[in-house]
Amino acid sequence: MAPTRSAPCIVWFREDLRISDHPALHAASRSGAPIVCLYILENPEAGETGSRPFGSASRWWLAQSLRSLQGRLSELGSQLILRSGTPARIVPELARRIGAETVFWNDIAQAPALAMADRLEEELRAQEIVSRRFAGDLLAEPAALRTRDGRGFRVFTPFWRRLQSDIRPADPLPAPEKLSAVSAELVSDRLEDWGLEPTRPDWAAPLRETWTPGETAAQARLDAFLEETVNGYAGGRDLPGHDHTSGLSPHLRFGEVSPRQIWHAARFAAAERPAVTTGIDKFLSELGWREFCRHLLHDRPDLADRNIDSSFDAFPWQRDEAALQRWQRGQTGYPLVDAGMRQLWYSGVMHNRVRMVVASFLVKHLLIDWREGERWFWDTLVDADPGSNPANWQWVAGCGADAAPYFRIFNPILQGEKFDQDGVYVRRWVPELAQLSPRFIHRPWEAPPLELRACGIELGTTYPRPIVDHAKARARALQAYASLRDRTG
DNA sequence: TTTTGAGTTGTTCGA
DNA sequence: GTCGAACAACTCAAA
Repeated sequence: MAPTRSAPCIVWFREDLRISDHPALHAASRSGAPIVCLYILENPEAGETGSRPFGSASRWWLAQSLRSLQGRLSELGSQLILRSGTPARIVPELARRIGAETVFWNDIAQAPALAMADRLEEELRAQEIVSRRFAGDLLAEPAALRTRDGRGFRVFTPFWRRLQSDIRPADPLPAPEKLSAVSAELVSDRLEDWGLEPTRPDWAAPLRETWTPGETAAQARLDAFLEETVNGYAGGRDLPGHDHTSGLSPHLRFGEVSPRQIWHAARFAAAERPAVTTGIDKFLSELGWREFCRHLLHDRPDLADRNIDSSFDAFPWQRDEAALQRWQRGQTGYPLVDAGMRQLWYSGVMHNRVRMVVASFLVKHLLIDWREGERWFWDTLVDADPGSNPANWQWVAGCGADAAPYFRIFNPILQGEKFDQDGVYVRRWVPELAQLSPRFIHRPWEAPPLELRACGIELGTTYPRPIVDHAKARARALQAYASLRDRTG
């Protein structure tokens, strides 16, 4: 089709803050029309939103990512217009003002986001503006991956096997080389005015130290992972004290890299270096889990609120603000748990293995409702994902899809000794215990008084005694879960 | 339709 | 110290 330079178009950016493998941007740029790039911050107070409002850590990331996208777009000769409010109002209004004939965007495969997009499309149609919608936040559309009886999968393994055998994710699209901008001067909000970043106190300093948001950094991280880190992935990914994970999750969360870019890059790496296949497969199955959780969310928009297994509606959760707060602040007296919670608070992320341990601890040792933990993670994780976060919390609690058996109660001491043998991880995040010998690093309350004193530790003062006794808490949890079974027959 | 085999990540206890 | 069994039954997915 010959490029027509007549009417401009709009590309609405959402959770796809990149320019490569961006189907909407790609199509818009091929149309030859001048492009206005738009990002809309939804305002939860303004009523219904298409997606769950970002937590604090995610808001920080979003600001950096938008800044990075602004840079990328201006290199291409374009710019990013920022607006806040309701997309179904803002997009048509802007389209009218600039005389746009087409609006492009990538859909988000979640019920509220799709509903929001449908409404927008309707509004646009009333103005005789064309909507062009694309898929791209998943490897496979939920509708394309159903069981024989047309339901969504509830068990991971068959889901993943099917996806791998039946679905061939499309090849990633190249980034446009140049974008023709609209000549009109357009009003944009100022990113700083959105208040996405903390000021007083500025708790984001450690985040800045830890992370570089944006598409360029995401690509670099993916490349570095596939070239180097993946070698030790299969064995090392479970060791929180060592750097054997990809660190891609927040980049993926904001669409700075797409799942199919990851998929194809990983496949390519495995083909080139067969020795690394095991690590790649393991890594890809993590991408599979993200996919699985998103599909689950697509089918159950209330995933973060309602037990998938409704018999858990009767679970005897305890309300204990003080205990919840000690868990949040990393003051439970269990070193691995505290290390994880402090890593989260400090860096906006937590090693995957430790996430399971702290989640199990909150739900089973403290008997606190998984939703409390889910909300805390949502607020503090830079990679908080609307699918993975609630789905995994439900999985740990035992009320989720393909859930862990009720008797699987992580022992935070054994988990520490098994996966953080020398205590590297604990020492890094719980510095007041740093001097303890490996023998007691995961059970400081058993250390001889002499050693404690030599290490400058006074239990109950410089570091808390255990908030609960493991054996007692375990017995209590088993009892609570048994009560649930008795009740439901 | 009924049957069959399997299901991310663990812990404890007793031989 | 090591090892296998028990910890429940249920639902899912496919043949």
